[in-house]
Amino acid sequence: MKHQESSQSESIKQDIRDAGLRATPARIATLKLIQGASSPLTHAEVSEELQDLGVDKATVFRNLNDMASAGLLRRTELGDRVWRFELIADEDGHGSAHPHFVCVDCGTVSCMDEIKLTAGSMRLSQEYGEVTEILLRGHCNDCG
Amino acid sequence: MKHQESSQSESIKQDIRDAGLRATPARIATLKLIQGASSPLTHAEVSEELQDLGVDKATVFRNLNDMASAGLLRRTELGDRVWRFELIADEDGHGSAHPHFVCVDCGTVSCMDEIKLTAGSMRLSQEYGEVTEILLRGHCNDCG
DNA sequence: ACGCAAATGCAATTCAATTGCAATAGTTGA
DNA sequence: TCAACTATTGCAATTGAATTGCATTTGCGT
Repeated sequence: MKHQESSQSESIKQDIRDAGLRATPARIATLKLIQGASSPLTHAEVSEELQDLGVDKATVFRNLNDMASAGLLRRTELGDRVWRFELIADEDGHGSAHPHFVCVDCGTVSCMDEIKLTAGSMRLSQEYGEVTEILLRGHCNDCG
Repeated sequence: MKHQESSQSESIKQDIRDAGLRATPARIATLKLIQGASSPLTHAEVSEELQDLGVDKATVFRNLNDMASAGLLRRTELGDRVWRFELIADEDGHGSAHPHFVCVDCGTVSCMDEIKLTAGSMRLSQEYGEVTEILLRGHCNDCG
């Protein structure tokens, strides 16, 4: 039988290649990490994790940005001057923009997949323009 | 008739004092500038204007931030890692609990008093924490 | 007018992000 | 499979906005 390594790795590799990029260890590790995260990760967070693999932070930056440009990741800025990256989900369109909750105290970011505007608000918001992101700010439960 | 200097300056001075800050030339000039702007100004923009008055950029930064904390200005970050400041129109004096729409292209910020979350979302959002601000980002109609 | 906390100027610093360049490693085509 | 071409990486230096330390100046209440 064949090599049959982590099928997850194989699929990730293919995703990267499909995006027109080379499937390097640093990129694979980055995608795995982000894939397993429940909220957007900052460059610093990704970088720290990949430190063990000997990946330089400049490389992490470049990969994050490249993969965002290539359509694999979404790059957002939540108001604290730090870029955050999250996976753009595949088929089912589940990757569409969802609201984020940012704690103004500790900076924690959560994805609020279920939060919605009222139908009337959705219509009214069109009068302002094309909404691409919804952000809620406040104090998270941990910060009281 | 009385001294009748720029009544605008007088009112601005009072606004600053009412916010608990001293009405210094740098702050008055800053507020006047922002008051006359049609969209949020960056620190760099304000700073360049006040250069003539011999105001240091660090002072501009501190004033901008202090006045934002004091509730005179709104400080926003549009996704390009640069803070922008605009006047908070406080006529109606109502709470700041209304959503804002910010155009990521031109930086214009609009108040969306009518926009609401669904009842279910309001309840769900409580699970994250106390929401103090709702921000919608996107491309305004002028920017297409 | 006086006095003190607030505000300022200036220089140094932080911190995320970006870039230049030589070395290295995916990929593709033979 | 293997050489060759080019994307990618590591490392160091750099940018640029924002922040801070500290001595000096100034607003403004008494």
